Amino acid sequence: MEFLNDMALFVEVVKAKSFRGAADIIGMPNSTLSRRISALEKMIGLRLLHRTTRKIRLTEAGQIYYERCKRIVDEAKLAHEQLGEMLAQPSGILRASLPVDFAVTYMTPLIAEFARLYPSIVFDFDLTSRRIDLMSEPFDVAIRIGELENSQLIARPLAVLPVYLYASSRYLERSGEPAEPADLAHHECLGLMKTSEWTLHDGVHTTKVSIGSRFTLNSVRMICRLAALDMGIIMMLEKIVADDLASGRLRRVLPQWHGTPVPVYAVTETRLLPAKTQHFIKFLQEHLSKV
Amino acid sequence: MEFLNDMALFVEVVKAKSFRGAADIIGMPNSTLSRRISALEKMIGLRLLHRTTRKIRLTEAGQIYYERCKRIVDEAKLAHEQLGEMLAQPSGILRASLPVDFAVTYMTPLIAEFARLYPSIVFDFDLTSRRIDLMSEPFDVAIRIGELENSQLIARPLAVLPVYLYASSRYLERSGEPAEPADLAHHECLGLMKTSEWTLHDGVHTTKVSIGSRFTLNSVRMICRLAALDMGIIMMLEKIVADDLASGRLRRVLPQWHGTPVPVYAVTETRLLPAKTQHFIKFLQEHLSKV
DNA sequence: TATGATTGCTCCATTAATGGAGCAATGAAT
DNA sequence: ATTCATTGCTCCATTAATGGAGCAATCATA
Repeated sequence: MEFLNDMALFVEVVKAKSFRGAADIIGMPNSTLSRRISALEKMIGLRLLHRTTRKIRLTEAGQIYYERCKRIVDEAKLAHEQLGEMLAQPSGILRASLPVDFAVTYMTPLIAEFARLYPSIVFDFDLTSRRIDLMSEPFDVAIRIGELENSQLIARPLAVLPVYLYASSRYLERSGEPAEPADLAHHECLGLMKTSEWTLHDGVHTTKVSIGSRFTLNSVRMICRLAALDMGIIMMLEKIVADDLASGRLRRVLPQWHGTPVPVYAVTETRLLPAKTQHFIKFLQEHLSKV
Repeated sequence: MEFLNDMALFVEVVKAKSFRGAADIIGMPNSTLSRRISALEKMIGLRLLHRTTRKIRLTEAGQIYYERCKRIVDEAKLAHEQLGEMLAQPSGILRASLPVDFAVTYMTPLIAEFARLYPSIVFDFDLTSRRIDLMSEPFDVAIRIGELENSQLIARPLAVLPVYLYASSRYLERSGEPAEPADLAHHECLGLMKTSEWTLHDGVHTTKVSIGSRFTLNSVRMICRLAALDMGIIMMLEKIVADDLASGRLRRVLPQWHGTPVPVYAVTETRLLPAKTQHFIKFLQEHLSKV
């Protein structure tokens, strides 16, 4: 059951009506070709080609075999062309895992635009706050915010987005407006999960502040709501708090300082990606960096 | 264009839903299988299987590819089964080159019987006195009388037939009856082509006699006719002269002596023979030795 | 929760396939 | 008739594929 390749070689030889000719076409030394065809004949137990030193002619068996082989090889080529189209023509279902709040705010308009560009792609998004296991779950791609843990996964950077500090006016009135990063140590700093310190930059200096909070939670949206309800200071991506900022529910704290810009990655389980995934990632790379 | 085999492996893996399982079925170490599938994916540029350490699942591309591959591999198997039938089920055209006089006398009844046994075989016989070049002419088999020259051809012995000396009574009356082999030197000895000596045996002794003749010719039939017309002594296969013997046109000379038995061979260009040829040679082997 | 069996993958000594050069045989052209 | 280019095949040093053992990860079972 290891003769399929030799069938393809046989087809080439018959087409070229010559071993050397076929070898040149395939790009293979004629010695190999000759041996491979002989091996094929030996395995079948029948002579396929009648060879003179100058000519080759199909035997009766060879004639029959050639007809079959040609069909098979052509079909194989077709199958691969079809796969090639999957690489070239984006289509199919794109399954992606997205960080819920980031996706809602930053990605929704991009996804809408992408969907308009590629009408053949159907989408299956899983918006979640957990980092799903790409190895075991059938996602084509996952978007990850922040630095990545080590893994076998392939990560492609999409953008690096700035983060700033925000709080409600009422909170600041009540707890006092921080004048420098160190002041944050005495504030309620609402971080995601169990964040223990924030790193701040002012363009020249970098400083780290230990932070504490009564809340441990994994919802960006809820952190923002808490901040809007005067519960503390948050470090957040710009667009997430755009509405709260516009309505005055939140305003920037330490405006000359900003947090370490957050990298956004597209993570896949393999580099061998269908066109839909490739285009999706490329699109995000091109557009996310501009927002 | 060297991926056909891997397609077959891929089909097995999908069928077995496991690399190790498929490897066992194929009889191949799983390491090889794993590498081959990976190579296939790399060459296509798409992941076909979604692997966990415990399970594999087809990707979208893999699903499509599998459908195609399965058809292709099945067709290939079918093509080989069909060839296998050519090996098992004798049919098709049997092209044979036969020595004309030997064929007429010895082979005709056998051929008739063989044709009855295998109704699917059609025959194309070339009766000739020359030894055709099997390498360049499209014969499945050639029957050769006498020792063979060295060549790349494959020879299978069919029979070893006795030859005796014959002449017409009139010739013997005129030229005298030889009493011992040496007497032949003074007789007209009609050999095929330019035969220069005859070897004779009496069961105990072997002796060689130089012979001469005014005739050089390549027709066994004509030599017999010449002998019947009192032109000399011939050394001939029994059956060829059976009629002449029965009608009294010829009778044995030196009846206690006989020539070196003549081997009969079936010669083919290759050992990879279709069933029709294999059966034909086997049939001749079994029946020619009995005549 | 802990254990054991099983999965697919990786490492590296062994084995098999490869491919360049040379060969005799052939056929076209002189 | 003779030359010369070309054919398919064979030889053997080089290269690539193979396959057994071990690995971490995983799932079923207790």
